[in-house]
Amino acid sequence: MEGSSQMPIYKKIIDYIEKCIKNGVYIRGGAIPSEQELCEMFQCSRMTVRKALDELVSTGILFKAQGKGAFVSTIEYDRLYSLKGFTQIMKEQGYEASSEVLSFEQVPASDEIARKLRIIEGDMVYSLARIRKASGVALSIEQVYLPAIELPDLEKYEFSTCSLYETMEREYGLRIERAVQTINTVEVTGEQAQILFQKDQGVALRSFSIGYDKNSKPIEYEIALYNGYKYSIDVIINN
Amino acid sequence: MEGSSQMPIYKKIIDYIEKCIKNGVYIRGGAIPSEQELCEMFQCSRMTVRKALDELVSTGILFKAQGKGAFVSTIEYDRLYSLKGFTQIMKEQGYEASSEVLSFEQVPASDEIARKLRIIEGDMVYSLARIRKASGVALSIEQVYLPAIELPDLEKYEFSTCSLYETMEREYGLRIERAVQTINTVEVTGEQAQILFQKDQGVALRSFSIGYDKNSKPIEYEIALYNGYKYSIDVIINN
DNA sequence: TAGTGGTCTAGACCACTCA
DNA sequence: GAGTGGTCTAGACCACTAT
Repeated sequence: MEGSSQMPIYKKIIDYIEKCIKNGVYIRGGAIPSEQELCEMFQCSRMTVRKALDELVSTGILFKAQGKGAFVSTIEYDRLYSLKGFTQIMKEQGYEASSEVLSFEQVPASDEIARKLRIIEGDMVYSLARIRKASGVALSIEQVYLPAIELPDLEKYEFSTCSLYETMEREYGLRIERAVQTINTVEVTGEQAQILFQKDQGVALRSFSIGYDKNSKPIEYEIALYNGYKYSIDVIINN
Repeated sequence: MEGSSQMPIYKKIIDYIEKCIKNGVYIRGGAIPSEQELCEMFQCSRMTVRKALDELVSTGILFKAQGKGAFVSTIEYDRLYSLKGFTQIMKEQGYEASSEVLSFEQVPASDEIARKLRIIEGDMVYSLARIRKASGVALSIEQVYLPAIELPDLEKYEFSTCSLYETMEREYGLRIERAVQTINTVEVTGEQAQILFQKDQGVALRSFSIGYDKNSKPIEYEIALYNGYKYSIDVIINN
């Protein structure tokens, strides 16, 4: 699996420390081995150990105190990864995630979509609309736009059962590294209100989100409406 | 000001690059100088340059492509800093931020507050309730709890005019490095509905947020109600 | 082939914390 | 004073991208 020997040493150290935290070998608020000890454990130089620790500090998993050592952050570990997607979040909370696909088609990008995805108006985008459910209860209506050129033949996948994020990563090597999200409220009526609230109207939580890959290229523009009484948006903010 | 010569070289490099981006010397999507060139510019070793670039990459300001170079992220620069506080956000958008203090007192921590701030139930906390306004229009009601032991004599400040975040940083050296936030919707009635919506009832955007300092210690617990028609919560999510 | 970033070494000196 | 992390050097070899 992971531990292949061509993996850089610093990544092995990161993996090792994360595993120790998950296993409870290193406990929340407790110290991890000193840099010197990690050098000996992994038979490497101090700079290599420090590269690993720097990365764990920047993701919020560890914090350091000069003269004292490095410690496991006391923020709940699971929350440190925010970009999980609906499917994974629901799975972790013990619900069965499912989706009902309302539409899935290629359309030319409108002016708004083209601006968000930084493509030319009229370029083709995949438009995927889904109802997201947890254990059968509708929690959100999600409209996603994806640049067709980045995801050729996407129509062969069936997103009522597949996770969109998993498919993008596995089949296209596209991973959302960073997203910019705006959240507010909006009155909904008609079909949307029926789906979310089983009423003629209601107030939904609305999220606009642009997802970027590692080269800071936009690869996803999403507009989602949530039943904000049944669902919360969790985010972690770094300075 | 900043450029004092005891500042570490890598921080000078970070400052320099950020300034060049702000000034438009390095443009969005464009390359910055190569590592070798930066070594010569700052008369330092490559590892020092790389430490600076690593930090800029991890905050999303730069991205790299092996064999090609390092480039300025195309995400809007201003959005890369999320933890700004109400005062600063409003200032940037050209509104005049003001606050009306509803109450400001020391109280013993309830069970819930104690758990969030990781203190003992009954320990004293400052409780600050404010109405946040932009150009005179009420946008939110904010209730903040702060551990009294970390902020002695906080009552001498006047938070209808002072920024809480600025005061915490300037007077106590406390800076929120990371926050965990949960957002949903809630029905509000009575006084709260009057303040936010000038009606007897409405649906507000509700945010629970815990702010942590660099040692991952909770230093702020905030419950805020927003008029989600007039105000949006902006966040940036990293993976 | 030349230039770029990716990984790594084996030291050095400093500042801080704790006993 | 012993142990910790913070900063830094002057090299090395590799993988990738361009031309």
